[in-house]
Amino acid sequence: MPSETSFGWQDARDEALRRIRARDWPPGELIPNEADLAAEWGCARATVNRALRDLAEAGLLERRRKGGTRVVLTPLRKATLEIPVIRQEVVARGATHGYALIDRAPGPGPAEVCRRMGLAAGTGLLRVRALHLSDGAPHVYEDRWLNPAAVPAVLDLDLARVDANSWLVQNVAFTRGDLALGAVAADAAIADALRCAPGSAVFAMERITWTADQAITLVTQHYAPGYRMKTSF
Amino acid sequence: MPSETSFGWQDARDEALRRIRARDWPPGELIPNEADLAAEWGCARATVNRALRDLAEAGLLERRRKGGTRVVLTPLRKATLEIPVIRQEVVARGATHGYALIDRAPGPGPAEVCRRMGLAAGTGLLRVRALHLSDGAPHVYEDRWLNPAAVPAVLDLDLARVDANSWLVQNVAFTRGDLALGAVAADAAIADALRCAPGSAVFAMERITWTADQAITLVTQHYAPGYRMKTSF
DNA sequence: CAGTGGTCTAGACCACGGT
DNA sequence: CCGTGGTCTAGACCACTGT
Repeated sequence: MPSETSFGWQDARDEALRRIRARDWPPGELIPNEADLAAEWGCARATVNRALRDLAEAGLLERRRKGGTRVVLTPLRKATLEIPVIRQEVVARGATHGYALIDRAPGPGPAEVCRRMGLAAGTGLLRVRALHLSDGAPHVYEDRWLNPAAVPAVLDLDLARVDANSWLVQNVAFTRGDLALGAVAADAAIADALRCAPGSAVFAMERITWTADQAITLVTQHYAPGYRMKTSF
Repeated sequence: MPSETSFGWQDARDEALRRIRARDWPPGELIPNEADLAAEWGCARATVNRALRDLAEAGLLERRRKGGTRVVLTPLRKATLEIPVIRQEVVARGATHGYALIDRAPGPGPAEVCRRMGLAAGTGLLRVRALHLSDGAPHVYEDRWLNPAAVPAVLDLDLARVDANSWLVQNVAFTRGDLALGAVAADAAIADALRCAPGSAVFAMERITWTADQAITLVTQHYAPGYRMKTSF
């Protein structure tokens, strides 16, 4: 007789996925409600809920109270990018990580930087430029603006010995961030730091991190030519 | 008297988050088990479970059976990238989307392409190069390899009228993909298509999409200079 | 072995939002 | 109004794994 283990939420998710892919539940169409599926699959409604919620988070279903659940027309794919802490990323690859402070300069921030950070123009900031090395070779050139109003301790930090990236991650609790990825041509400073030709195509990642209301830092990290950021979806 | 509504899973998550940020639960330390927290917060264990599972998925907690739950040392931040369907992305910005087929050529795939797609060297593929326009201006130059063995219908597709991107999304059920982001210097073909200077720094996104076992397509999309891909975390 | 998280259940109440 | 998903509960069994 059926000594099957129970129909778990992953089974429910897989079966729903199968029906979506098989066009058994066509794009844009309503699917049966949770109670009916629970009855059909011989499990509790909570189990169906967990499964369908998972698919909804993955972007395959749209769920609305009273409106029911329907298959999304064009499944928008989402990929999860892990934002690397450079040092960890390098070490994880089995390479040795090096760090060199290039420049540290307190002073008023440029208007554009202050605006992006939600600060009054001319607010006093700390600019830090540094280079990360991987097995001795230039890996990432980092141009950072720090907001001392949000993190006073950075003014006393020995940035020649500790990289801001690692220190912030372990000592400042930020709540959210904005991220932008792009490509830029290496200017003199970048080319000099990364030891590449001026004008080289460089992958750049810009981040602004915030506490509840204050910007902590705006940083742009320029990766040595050829770098590729990889993930799956 | 306490007419408070019940202590829901989001309340539990917020309180746990507060304790983590306040170093009330220090990095690396074990936190109380679910049963204890449920008792303390006056809710069911399932509610605590939902809250802590959420924080674990966010990368703030590590949970192991019997091992308990501990605060992650260096909260690895994750950002979710939405992989754009170019046409939709353009239209969503309120711009008009244009599409032009540049080249369509069946033939054996280069060794490197076949290798990346997990195919035997020299497998017959279909190469399609196309340009997406935003309000008439070059936006994305797309260089694509399609595997007819996985999607025979592409051979009969009128790629001059339909862009492969949109068609695939709506007609092929893929299961997973690999993604790589980087910067490249525009070669002649790219510069010509995007109407930029050769050597310009161009943001490139490469994707390989798979069904259960077969590669469907390998595509590299080159964005016009200045493009930034944005998200939050 | 024993403690912890992972999951399922049956039932209940509620919030939202089409009709 | 009333159907649907969102969530909570109390209890139970199980899977994994540290000790």
